[in-house]
Amino acid sequence: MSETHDHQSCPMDSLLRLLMGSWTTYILWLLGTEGTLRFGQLKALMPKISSKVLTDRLRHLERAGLVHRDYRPTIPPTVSYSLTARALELREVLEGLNDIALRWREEDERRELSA
Amino acid sequence: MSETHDHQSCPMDSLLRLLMGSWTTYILWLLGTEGTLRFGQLKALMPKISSKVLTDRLRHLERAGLVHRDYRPTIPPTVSYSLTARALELREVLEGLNDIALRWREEDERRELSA
DNA sequence: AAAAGTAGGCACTTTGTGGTAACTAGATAT
DNA sequence: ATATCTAGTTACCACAAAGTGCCTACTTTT
Repeated sequence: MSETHDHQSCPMDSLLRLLMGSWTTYILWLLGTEGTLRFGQLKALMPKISSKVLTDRLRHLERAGLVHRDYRPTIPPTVSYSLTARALELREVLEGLNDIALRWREEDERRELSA
Repeated sequence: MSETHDHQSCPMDSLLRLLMGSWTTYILWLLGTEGTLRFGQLKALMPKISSKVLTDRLRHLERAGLVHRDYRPTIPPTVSYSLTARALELREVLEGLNDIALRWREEDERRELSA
């Protein structure tokens, strides 16, 4: 699945590591379906997340180039987040992964019923 | 990317969570390229992994239906592992992810050089 | 004069995860 | 008698990630 077997420097591995942070795929999914969202809106959509973790996730996603941060120094400040082109590329792959996961779950459930 | 927004029960989330365990994708890649491998062979190919973690990863992969465990109660025991059909399905998606990761890294490097 | 509202920062605690080392079974080889 | 082999298990420690609570800036509203 890669030519680099060193699990430190495998680019897919670091991408997976990013996606795996809890909440991460959920954030991407929200920004994907709702469009641009402000920090507070995002937080309101995830009642159980803490500000700290949300900021952290957004910073990581920003550094990875998946999320764009728009900061306006109004008072109080206005910061909004949106997906980048890269995130849309990822989306296709993640949808593939999601399809597989859903199909497997279905298969498992059907197998359990017939048992 | 999913209809279930509850990050506890999202099947893609748990799949990602599984793949993220360190060594996991490497194990899948090894079994994919080398074919069936015994526990000791697998461990020899990953000099720095501990038995504990390797066993743990294999158990999780087995429960997720990605790896088949063949146990022969000889003395000493003979246990070998191989990929299941599901793992092969995953492979395509992961290759897509890997392609993206590699392309992005390339783009980034080129951009850094021209800067 | 005080409270509310935005987008966090900072310090602290808890939980999870990975890693280390020692130990097991039972037959075989020395 | 003892060391060796395989495929683990168990107890334990350390570090990183996640969660909690409190604090800030500046203006507008009450």
